[in-house]
Amino acid sequence: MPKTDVNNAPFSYDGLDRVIHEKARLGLMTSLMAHPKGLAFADLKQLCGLTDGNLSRHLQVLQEAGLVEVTKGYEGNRPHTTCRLTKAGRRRFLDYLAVLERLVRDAAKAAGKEGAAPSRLGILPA
Amino acid sequence: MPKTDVNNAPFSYDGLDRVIHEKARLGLMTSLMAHPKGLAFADLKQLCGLTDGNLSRHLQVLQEAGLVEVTKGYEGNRPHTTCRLTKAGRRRFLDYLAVLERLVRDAAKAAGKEGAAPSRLGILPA
DNA sequence: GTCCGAACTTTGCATTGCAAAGTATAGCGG
DNA sequence: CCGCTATACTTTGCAATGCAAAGTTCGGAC
Repeated sequence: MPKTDVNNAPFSYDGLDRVIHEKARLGLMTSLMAHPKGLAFADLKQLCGLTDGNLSRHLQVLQEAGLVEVTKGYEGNRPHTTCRLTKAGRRRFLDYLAVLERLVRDAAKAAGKEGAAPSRLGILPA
Repeated sequence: MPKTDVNNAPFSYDGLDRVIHEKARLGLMTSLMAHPKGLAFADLKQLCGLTDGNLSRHLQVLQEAGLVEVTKGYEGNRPHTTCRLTKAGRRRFLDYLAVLERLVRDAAKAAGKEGAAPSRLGILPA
């Protein structure tokens, strides 16, 4: 059990996995979620607007955490790296998203509470 | 303009403000959003499940970024620190949330795309 | 007057994100 | 054949930062 009881700390959001909760990695996970067949290094770089170095590093982190599977092979004769979400990666990302969604909902509710701009956020529409 | 054109990098999410995008600080911002009248140091500590040291540090960061207003005073004769969101803080948090919401929506859509668990996430219900 | 606890702040360390430089190979111009 | 640029990554170095442990200050309780 977490050191700080969740009942007493409703805003601790300790389900926010450190490995996933990172700007760049969030983009990567989302990209990979949208492309379950896998994506090439260059594609990810483009999609997430990352430099080669950063992408390499973040992929390494995700791989070591077992969230993505990185396959280094050759396309013709040039190196070609492909990445896919692992089963665990997908599951953990969904867990993460559930927490994130709760956060957005909490904040949106709080934002709505006090007059002013009632629905700056499109969430919770219906 | 950002170095990487957003058109070419749909998953860069570069609207995710570094100062806000941090587990602990996210909790703080959400707490403060829910309590526009302000919260005491001890309250925040409890709500977010933070240690004294971490709370102090994060509040300092948020204050220096102009997102929260920290008022150090005395309640009776003991020190008493109160925190409120600034106008800019509220605005920037809402901006942040909008991006976050887009991310959750992107990911949820991607998750739904390929059979399996169709609505693990409660978002996009209707 | 000393012990304890509340309410913070400061310090130190170990992690980590990021960018610049490095490696390797393919393809092309001359 | 010999550079030269481009592609496809990896490695390195540094500066920032989150976190916990220790420090500080002050107010009662005893």
